[in-house]
Formats: sequence, C-alpha cells, structure tokens
Amino acid sequence: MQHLLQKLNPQQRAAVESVDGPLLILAGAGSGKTGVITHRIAYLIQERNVAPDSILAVTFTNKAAAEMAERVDKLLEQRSLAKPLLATFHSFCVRMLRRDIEALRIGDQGLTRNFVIYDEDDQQAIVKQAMRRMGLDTKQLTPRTVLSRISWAKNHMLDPQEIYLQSTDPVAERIAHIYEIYRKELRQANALDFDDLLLEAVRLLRSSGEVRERYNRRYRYLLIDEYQDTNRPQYELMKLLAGPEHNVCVVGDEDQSIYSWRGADIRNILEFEKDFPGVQTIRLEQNYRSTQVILEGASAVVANNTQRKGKNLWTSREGGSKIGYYEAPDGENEALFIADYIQKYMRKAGEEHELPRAAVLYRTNSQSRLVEEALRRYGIAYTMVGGFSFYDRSEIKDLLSYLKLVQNPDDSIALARVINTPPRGIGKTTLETLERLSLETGISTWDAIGRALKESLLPQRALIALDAFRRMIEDARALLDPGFAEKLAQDVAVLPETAEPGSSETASEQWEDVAFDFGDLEPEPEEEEQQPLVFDAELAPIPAIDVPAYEGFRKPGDAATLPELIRFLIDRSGYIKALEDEATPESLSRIENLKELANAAQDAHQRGESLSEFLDHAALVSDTDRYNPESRVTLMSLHSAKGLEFPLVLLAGMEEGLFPHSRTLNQPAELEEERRLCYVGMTRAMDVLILTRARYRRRYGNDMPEASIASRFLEEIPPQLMEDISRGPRSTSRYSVQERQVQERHYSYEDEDQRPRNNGSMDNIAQFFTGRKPAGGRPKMEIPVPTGKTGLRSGQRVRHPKYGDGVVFRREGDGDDAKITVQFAQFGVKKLVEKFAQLEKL
DNA sequence: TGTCCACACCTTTTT
DNA sequence: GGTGTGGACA
Repeated sequence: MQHLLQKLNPQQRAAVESVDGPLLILAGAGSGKTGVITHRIAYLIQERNVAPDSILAVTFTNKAAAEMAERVDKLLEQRSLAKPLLATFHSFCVRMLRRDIEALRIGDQGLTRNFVIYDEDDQQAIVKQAMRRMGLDTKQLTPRTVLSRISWAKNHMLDPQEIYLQSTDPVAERIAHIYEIYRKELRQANALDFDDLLLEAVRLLRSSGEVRERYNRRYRYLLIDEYQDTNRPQYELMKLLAGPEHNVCVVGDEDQSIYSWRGADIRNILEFEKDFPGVQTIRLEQNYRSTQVILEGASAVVANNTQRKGKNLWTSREGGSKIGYYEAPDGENEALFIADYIQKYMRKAGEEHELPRAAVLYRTNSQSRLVEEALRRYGIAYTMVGGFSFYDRSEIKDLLSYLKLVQNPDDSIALARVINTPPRGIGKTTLETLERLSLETGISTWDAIGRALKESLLPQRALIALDAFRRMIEDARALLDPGFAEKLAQDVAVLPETAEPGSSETASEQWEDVAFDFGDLEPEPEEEEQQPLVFDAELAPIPAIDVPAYEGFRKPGDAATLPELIRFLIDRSGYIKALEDEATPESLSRIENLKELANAAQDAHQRGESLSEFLDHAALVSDTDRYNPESRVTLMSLHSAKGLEFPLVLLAGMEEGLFPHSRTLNQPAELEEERRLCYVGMTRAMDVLILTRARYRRRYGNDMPEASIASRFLEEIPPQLMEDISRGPRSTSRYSVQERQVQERHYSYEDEDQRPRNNGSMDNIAQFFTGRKPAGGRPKMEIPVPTGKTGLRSGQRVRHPKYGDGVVFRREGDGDDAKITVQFAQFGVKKLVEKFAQLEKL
C-alpha cells in the first residue's frame, strides 16, 4: 500500500522500490537503514506479490534478525504462514549444512549432518594438542597466534598448502603444518569451526549443482545488511546464492567497517559493482538519529581517514547540547562519574519525558568491571552485553560437552573435557595411552576407548572406569534411539517439500514426518524399533535439579526429550552429586546455572527444537543477542554497539593505547579502523554524548597506575563542539561548585572513612607510585585510597608485633578480605590479611 | 590420582 | 583480576 512508502524520504523510497537487479545502498549512520530493509521486504511481499519465503535477509546478529522479522511482521497487512527468512550468515550456513552437507561426502569420507560446531576454546584445544605433539613451545608461538593465523587463512580462503607455499620463514611454515593437522583433527571429530561454516557452505554450493540450483530456486530475493563487514567467504556465498537473477540488495557504510581483523574487506563494495553489472547505487545521507553537534563531531573525527570516499551526512536536528568531556583522575573515578551522570540524567529525563536509556561504551570488555562496580554502588540497574556469557561457564560447557558427545561421539574435544569431569579415575596415563592409540590408528578417542576395552590394553582399573563412561554415553544415545539421533540432526525449517524426485534418498522421507516449523508441538514421531528404555525416576533421582514438568508424557519406548536427556546425564555422570558434595557457594551457584540450562532445554523442547538445534543455538548466540532494548542502562563494547542507538551515550577510556588500542598505533590501516570505531560509537548517541578519560589507569589488577595521554580522537573533534565538564568551578558545567564538591565526595569508595582528605600526605596513588610532585593546577585528593575500618592507607607507617616497623604499600579488597601489603624495614615486603595483621598505626 | 598453591602471563574487538 | 601451568604433597 502507499502507506508503506509514505514515511520514507525520496532516497529511501527509491531503495525500497528498486527491487529488480542488483542494488547497492550506501547508508550513513542513522539514515534509517533498518527501516529501508524491513520496508523493502514488506513491499516485495505486499506490492510485488513475492512469496515471503523466497526472501532471504542476512544480518549481522541473530538479535537484529529477530527484530527485523518482527518489524516486517508489523508492516504486513496480512499474516501468512510463509515467512521471509532472516538470519545471520553463520546460522543460515548451519541450516544449509545440517540439511545438505552429506552431499559433499565421497564414499564414507566427509562430515555427516551430526557435525558439531567448535567454539574458540575447542579450537584452542586442538591447536594446543597439535603443537604439543609436534613438540613445539607454546610460549614462543602461542596457540592464540596460530589460531588467528589459521582463521586469517580461512577468511582469505587459503588452504594449508597455499599457506605453506606462501610462507617465507620457518614459523610460517610451522603454522601451515599446524593448520593442516588442525584441519585433519576437525574432520576426524566431525566438527566445524565458525569459519568452516561459511567455507563448507561455499564448497557445498560450488560443488553440487543440484544443491545450488535448489537454493537458487528457493531464494529469489537477497538482502545483505552490514555489507561493509562481509569477508571473502561471505561474499562468495552471496554470489552463489544470488543465482542468475541477481536480485541482490546490499546495504553498507564504509565508515562503519570495523571488522577487517575478521577478514572483512571493503573491496567487496567495489567488486560488487564488477560482479553484478548494472548495479544501481543509492545513497542515504540524512541522519534521523543524532543532533547536529554530535553528527558534526563524529564526522569531523572520521574525516581524518584517508581511505574513504567521503560523504555528506546531515541532520535536521539542529544544535543540541555540546559533547561533554570528563577527565577523571583515575579509572575508578571515571566509573563513578559515569554512574553519577547516569543517575542524574535518569532522574531528570524521567521527569521530563519517555523512556530514558543510556549506554556506556568502551573499547575493551575489561573496562566494564569498574563501571559495573560503580553502578552497583549507585544502585543503578544495568545489563551488560558481552564479556563471558552464560555459555562460557565451565559447568555449562561441561554439560554441553556431554550433549555434544551424545550427538557425536567422535567429538574428541568434548570427550576430553568430560571423560574425567567429575573425576572418575581416568587419569593422565590412561588418556595418554588412548591418545597414542588414536594417533597410531587414525581413529577417534571414542573408538580408541572401544578398542582398548576390547583388547584389554589398559590396567583393569582403568578399563572398568572407561567402560562405565562409555556405557553412560551409549545409554544416553540409546535414549534417543539410533534412528532418532539422526533425525534430530536435520534442520526441518529449511526447504520443506522442495526435494527433487530422486535427489535425496531417505532424507526427504524423514523430512515429512517432522514438522516443528509452525509451532507444532506434537510428541516426537514414533519409531518402530525401540529400546524399552524408560527413564526411571527411582533409579535416577535428581535431588537438586528440578526440571520443570513438561506437557504430555512420553510413551514408553518413545525417544527421550532434551530435558530428559539432560536429567539423565547430570545424574548418571555424578556431576550434580559432585557439586553437592562440594557444597561451597561456588558449587551451589553452579547447580543453579545447570538448572537454568535445564530450563533453557525445556523451552527449546517446547519450541520443538532438537538436540542439534539446541547445541547450534548455544554455539551461535552472540553476546549482542543478549542486548535488551527495554533495559535502561546498557554496558557494552563499541563493536557490540553497532546498529544500536541511545539517547545518552557515555564513551569511556578515551586514551591513547586504549582507544585507539595500542596494537594499532603503528599500523595506519588499523588506526583508521579505530577511528571508524570511534565514529560508530559517537553516532550511537541521539541527544547527549559524553566522552571520558582517566589520567591514570591501572593496566592489570595490581600494577602501578600509569599516566595516560588523551586520545587523539578527542583532538579531532572541533573544540567549539565540546564542553569540558571536569574542570574547575568556572566552567559552564551543568554542576554548580557545591554540587561538584558533593560529587567529588561521591566519587570515592571510602564511605566509612571520614577523615579529611586534603591532609597533604600521599593521598594520590599515582603520586605515590610515580614519585611525582603534584602537578600544577591539579586538585588534590583525586584518587581515593580505600582504607577500610582500620583506616590504613598507602604511606601509613605501621608496627607489627612480629615484623616490627614498616610502611603500608598497598591495600586491596574490602571488609574482612582486605589485604595489606607492607614494606617492613627488616623483613621486607609482606602481604597480610588486614583483619588478622594486628597492625598498629604510628 | 587428585588437590592445593604459588607464579607467570596476560587483554582488542566477535559470528 | 583472571586463568593456566607446574610442582609438592596426600
């Protein structure tokens, strides 16, 4: 309908209506890109009568995909069961591979659809193992480095031989060698890493004309979001999927390209015009998000890049408040300022208007800790995106490894993870024997266990333990039943009923009787051949974990459900028991986490997800997917913030070496990427943008605070757009003198200690450690030193009953846990627990 | 075998 | 502040 186009400006409208042939949309920050994509999809369906399920839109995160799907749904006037597919490259590839990967098999070689996805830890484990076997020193050449080189190679579509031929030094040759072993190991484990998901999908579409044509027939309209961040394999994938019609629409912004380290290649924009002749280009240059001040500031920064075509973003939101700059004495103070600012902003905004929202953005995730502490202290609720996720917890990974092993016993990494977790007497020597066995014969660890048992290759005790372990996994597999496990591995959501006659054998039959797709929650299909394995609650009591009851009972002989499988595993493995016996707060929280996983499995089960779908989900959820737009305060890295917007943005850590990051300082190309990152961060702000910096910052936990230099990006913002809200009473700051003093007090962690702070002693950690005189105009007592109940602080002279006189060097921790490091005249440096130290002030 | 502790190293960014 | 490693010991 016309209303679909009504709210769009002429360029956006053109972008929506140009549906035939290749289209390149260069969309500046905040130019309504998402709206264009969703409207375009709705327009295709509604105005052009395109079948919804022939549209494929690829976004950067699952979250973005889900949100877009929702928006499209709202735009459409009538619902239909067929929906456009919105996915990430990776999740789309998984769907495709789960269905069709066996087309790549030659004989009995190649991956099966039961493949597992290896995350970074798994990858590291493989590399480490390979290096250990090769007798390489993992200190000189770290697995991390090797892995990043392997990933680089994959992102440039180079195989080990090519890397070997290109290598100019022994290290590079060695890496090529490790790469080769790595690949072999993954193949043997029936596993794919993230990069492989793309590569194998490309290989699949290239090598099987039948598969490619099927997908081409299926998906006639292609949209690619965040096009500037696509890498080579993604580009190839797009070309293969585009089919002969070339109805491809890509949306991107050169200034927001921030993933070159992951192989993203801006040349994809240039090549697009080459590979898709007749491409139409549309520019969206009106920004609807930010005030003029913010937009000008951000544009001024990114204008310092040489590697860009340049564009003219403009906004009708004239003026706006200036970009705030706060220079804190140290990191703690910076965080407290941020908390304080957010609190004031929320109060004020709460009185005035709608839902106030704020984001704290930073370059590295480790910066979040201080901000979190400060927010907690202020009692401000927040959500954090990134950092370690639920799925990174060791207990979760352990249980997932059990599940992976059930799905695919050849997964040697999962096996290694759980074979002795909890301890069941399978130790180092046993594992070494198994490894040797698998290495010599080229079989997986799982098969090696079978062989060792059959031929009694190990001491009796080890054999008994191994046998028990193997039976547990086999019983779990039997719960799912042999045929069923395979069926679970299929992705039923893709391409229903499109199988060609004679193309796929058994697959198409299995296809029809499973239909979870439309919320069909029927019990699992029955199987003819069944092991009468009833889950016996009495034999297998689950004391601590309460898996919620699910609807409907499973008939005896039906395959077990996902939650049942989990119950079985946590019980039979003794995992819960071990945690219960431990009975520490730590172990109890682990139990809680496992409960949460059980709940997640329950939800998944109710959605009709299979084991492999559940595992895929766990592997592919990104941190950004956890962003909750309802949340009022969000903490995240700059990278995660891409695509989002907030009325208030605080950008922390504007320091050389942090942002731009130290590893980019002498690489011009990477420095430009940092600048784009800065641009991305600044343009997230709608109304208010605050940049902060700490003059002294601690690098790791306990190190000396180091003096910092203001980020160059600060200097690239025209001064007339900025306002210094940290300095002096006379500034036009939003705070009065009194308020400021109150505020300074606020920014101290020592609430208990009310001693005057301007006592001229060494109040300033930085001064203390750097041995500097206080700088000219710098106000004193900027850095609060925690002193706790005893009031001990750095520099305080103390006496100890045993060690005699000394000087307090450092204090860490809070309350009863507080530790004091004291330099004693005769006994040297000692670290003492404050509570017991019996220190006497002198 | 398994567990505890001291120490060394580290930190980009993520599907 | 967190993790991984290696050595000492039960």
